[in-house]
Amino acid sequence: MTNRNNEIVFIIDDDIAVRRSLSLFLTASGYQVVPLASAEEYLEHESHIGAGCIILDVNLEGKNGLELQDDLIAMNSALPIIFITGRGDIHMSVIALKKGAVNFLEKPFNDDELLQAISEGLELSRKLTIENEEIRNSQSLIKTLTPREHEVLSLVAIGLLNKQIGGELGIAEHTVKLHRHSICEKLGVKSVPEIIRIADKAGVLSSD
Amino acid sequence: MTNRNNEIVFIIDDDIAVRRSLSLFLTASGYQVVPLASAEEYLEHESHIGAGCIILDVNLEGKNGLELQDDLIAMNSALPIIFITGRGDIHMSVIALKKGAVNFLEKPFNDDELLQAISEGLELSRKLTIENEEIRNSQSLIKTLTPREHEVLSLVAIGLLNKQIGGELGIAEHTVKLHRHSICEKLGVKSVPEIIRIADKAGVLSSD
DNA sequence: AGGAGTATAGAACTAAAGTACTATTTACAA
DNA sequence: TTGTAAATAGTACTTTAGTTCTATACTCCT
Repeated sequence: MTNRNNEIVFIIDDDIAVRRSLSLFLTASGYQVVPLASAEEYLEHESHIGAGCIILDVNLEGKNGLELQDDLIAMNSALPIIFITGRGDIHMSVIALKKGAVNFLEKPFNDDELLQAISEGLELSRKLTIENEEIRNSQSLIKTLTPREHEVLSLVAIGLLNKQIGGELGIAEHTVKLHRHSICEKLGVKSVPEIIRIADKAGVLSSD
Repeated sequence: MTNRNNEIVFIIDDDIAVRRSLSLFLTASGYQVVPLASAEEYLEHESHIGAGCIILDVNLEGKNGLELQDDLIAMNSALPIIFITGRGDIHMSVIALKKGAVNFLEKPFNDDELLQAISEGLELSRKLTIENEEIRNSQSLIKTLTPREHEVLSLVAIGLLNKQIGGELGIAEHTVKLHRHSICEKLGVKSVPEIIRIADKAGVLSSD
């Protein structure tokens, strides 16, 4: 119940009866619902920013549910998936779950199961949304650094002294200080711990 | 293939024929195998340190596979579980997978499926083992700090200056320096970034 | 009662980080 | 060609961090 505004529950099922009943039920339960008939329709619609989740039928005409899941993973979607299916098997559910699906419900499922899954999906989505935004913020800050500043940052992040950084890069300690100054200004911070956290979140040390 | 020594594949199934055939097959495949007939037997046996994984029958006499999984989660086991079952359903597999099982295989499964699952389980186990050890190391270092040192550490970790830390705690800046000195000695580090990483890994800021 | 560990602090010092000012070279774009 | 951004560096200074020495007070354990 933290931040329900802007949160959307997508329903993707080619059976209009299912779409209709789920829409009614979930709307009545207080969710903002978008019913769609196919994976393709969702991919066209795709523009949702913010938290949400997808109730996805496995056996869709055209691109099926598991294929859509692959697409969403490839495009780094932050919307958790709740699979629903009339004809599913264990193997299918395992694949879906291993790829991060929140649940895999067999029709007919009861209302509580679905609500529980949605609640879990939205909770996860909120977490992912926040986390992704923090990472993107850190990365965009890091991107404003010049190549040299980025090098200095890497060495600061592993705990080297200005003198040692200068030695590593073959420049004067004083120049290192200037770079550090720019780094702090661009990142909007004043202390080493803050620098470290931004660098770590952006993956400065791991992506080198 | 990185570090196979010490890695054990536990097989827990009350059907001796299954235990025997899996043991033979997996031993021949180069794994170190420990076959067991029940969850209880495993819990008694339990003493394995290092990487490994568990091939676990769902329908065991006594404590069943899913219950053992709960126990292992509660005791923070680092051994991933590959479920095998003769009579399973989707609901079961979803529960197992959501709790972190590596796979959920229906008998009869083919050899490749099993080998693939084991390989994945061991890979995960190695990662968990390393990660857990790093966290435990950091935490044990943090535990050697006195309460006051811990307070100082928390404030250092958020980037406060010694002067500010002194103000927060109502002590002289000089005393803060002494605490910082002890902290660095006890943690075995010399730079702020190293302090930060140990503190973050041990969860100093989040567990306060 | 004595000793170890913790927490405190002043004084004096060194080292490191940060700031301010000036200044040069290179490169790329308007 | 002129201007801007990046990278460099020297000098001089302030602030912060770290070290050393000494010292007091408290608690807990032997």
